[in-house]
Amino acid sequence: MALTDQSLIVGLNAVILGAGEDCPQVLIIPPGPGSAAEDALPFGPFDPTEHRTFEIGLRRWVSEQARFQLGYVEQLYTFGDRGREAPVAALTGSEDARIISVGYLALTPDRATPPEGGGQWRSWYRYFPWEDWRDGKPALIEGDILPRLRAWADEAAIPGRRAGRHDRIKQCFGGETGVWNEERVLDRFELLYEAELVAEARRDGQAETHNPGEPLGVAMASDHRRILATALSRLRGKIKYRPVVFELMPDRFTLSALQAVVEGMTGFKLHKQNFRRALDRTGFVEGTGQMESQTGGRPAELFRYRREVLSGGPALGLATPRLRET
Amino acid sequence: MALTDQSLIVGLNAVILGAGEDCPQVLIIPPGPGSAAEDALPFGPFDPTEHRTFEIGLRRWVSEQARFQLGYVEQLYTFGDRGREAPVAALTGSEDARIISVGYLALTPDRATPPEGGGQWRSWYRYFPWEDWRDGKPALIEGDILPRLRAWADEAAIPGRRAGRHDRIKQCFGGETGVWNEERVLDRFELLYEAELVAEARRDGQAETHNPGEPLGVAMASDHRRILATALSRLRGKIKYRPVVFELMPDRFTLSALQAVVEGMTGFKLHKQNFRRALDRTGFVEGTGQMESQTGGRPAELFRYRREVLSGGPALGLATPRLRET
DNA sequence: TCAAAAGTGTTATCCTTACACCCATGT
DNA sequence: ACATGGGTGTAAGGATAACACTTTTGA
Repeated sequence: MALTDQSLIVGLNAVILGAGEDCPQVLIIPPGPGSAAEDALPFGPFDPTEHRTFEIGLRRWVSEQARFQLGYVEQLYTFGDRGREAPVAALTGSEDARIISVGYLALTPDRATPPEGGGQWRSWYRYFPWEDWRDGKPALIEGDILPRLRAWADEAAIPGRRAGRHDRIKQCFGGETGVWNEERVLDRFELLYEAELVAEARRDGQAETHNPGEPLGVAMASDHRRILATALSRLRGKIKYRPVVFELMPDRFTLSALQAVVEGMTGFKLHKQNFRRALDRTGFVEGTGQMESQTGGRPAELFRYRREVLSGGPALGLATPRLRET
Repeated sequence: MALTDQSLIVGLNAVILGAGEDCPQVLIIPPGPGSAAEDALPFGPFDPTEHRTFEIGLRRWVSEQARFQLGYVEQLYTFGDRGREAPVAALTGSEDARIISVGYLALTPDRATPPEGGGQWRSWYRYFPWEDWRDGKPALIEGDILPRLRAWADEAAIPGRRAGRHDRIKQCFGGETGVWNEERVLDRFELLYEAELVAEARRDGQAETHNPGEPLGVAMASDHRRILATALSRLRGKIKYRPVVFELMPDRFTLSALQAVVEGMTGFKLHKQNFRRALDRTGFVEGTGQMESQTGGRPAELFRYRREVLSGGPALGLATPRLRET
């Protein structure tokens, strides 16, 4: 079994996230001159002669391009489907090679830094408006998404397939009775893609143009929105069993600010007191005597993350006590 | 920014797991003629011209080589560190290219199938004997691993580095007082690798030969043991929030058999009744009237997995109520 | 009749959820 | 004084952990 060179190119994609004032933010690079003006994730080639590991390569070009230091970094997923070439070719200038990209998730507390090199922070709900339930269930789910998805499901010729589609819709978006699982960001995006409710599907697709109407959310270049969806799914899951939020927080922060960031990530409001009780059972956080007075009300104590307590036991991560929908 | 071809080769590694009688089993391929007689994971090239996705490619060559159908499959991690070439070259015949491998985890209920093509089932604790706490804490942890790790930690020149190493040891193996987190399989393996307590470290290393004494566990080819450790970590975590165990079970099974498989995976004994109570709260499982009488004692009812109940809500996965160490 | 494994009842304790209320500051 | 957000007490209900005990088979 000889391995022959298949003209494979490996690229690295970075989903760089920061905590914005109100919404979590993702770093977007400026649209290139030749490509369509779609938002794109930072993307760089992996140069195997120069870099010993993916992560080293990633840190290098991110710091060069965006003049930006990454903190926490983890590998997300490796995307290798055919069908990526055309859109990626537009970004890179290559035409004929198969491109594989290794997606990375990076978290940074640098919310203020105006990223140099032309990058921009954008709310992640710009791309996934249906994921933000902080003010209750978004109206577009019942008003727009579900009707269109159901119509798509009914289109299926075989009854079994039809039922299967309806099932998936319920699993992803939870019918009237169903529950919402905030971690299924990727499943939902892929369902919307299949049903051609997002612009990327029409762009990539065989121009069958089912399902007319406004495409949902803002599209991204290539399959970047899928990569972003993978990142959100991962992060929403991980927050519950690893203390990752703190990678997004500045040195000192108020508990309300922390809660707001967690709410931004999970997409729903939390119960204040239960969140705090659970938080201090973990021992992750410690009050400094200092106060923050720019709160608009009573000054809040500033807390800091006790990095040293990664005591390896179980029950790491934060509770996310959901606040009942009113 | 032109992407040039860097002579990259992408391979696929499969960690194929089944539930053995007593221990979880991993599928190992027979040592090739030219290579050292080390255990190796199934490995195949990814042919981009032929296969549209990694997963399709993987299923294809696994079914060809091992005459074996995969069921559940998920991507694990992509390994691209330099230093992989030499050992992998021995497996493949290539000498000079940088090899990247995408690891996949696959689960199968086919415990009986004697894999054709020469593959063999091996207990995973063969490679990680310190991970099996089902009969209490393995003696080799206190007797062998910890003393040697501590000696390694004390070797460090800088005091800060020394303290750091001791911290990591505690995090991974939990000192006298510490707790054991069964999910940290990979962290523990990497620590042992750094301390040169596993054979791979000496094989790959710059021959500085610290830390004499028996290497721990059975070594594998290339970095396959690291890939396997990644798989165990993932699986031990995932079982708690997704119903993955059932992918390892036959159609009908007794609750004790199910419990035994979960115990094999997590590496510790469970509390019988609490396990069952939690299990039937989930509704994953349903009694068929049938009885299994080859139990050695009172016959047990056979249950089946209700695949249909993937209701998408939270609280999927199984509770793993630890049985107190006696 | 006894060993071995299946299967059940019950309790104390802890965590989760949900309620409502008080405190300190700026305007 | 009052709006705004910070910060707390407490009680009901459910999940967990730990007891020990009964039942049904094969040898």
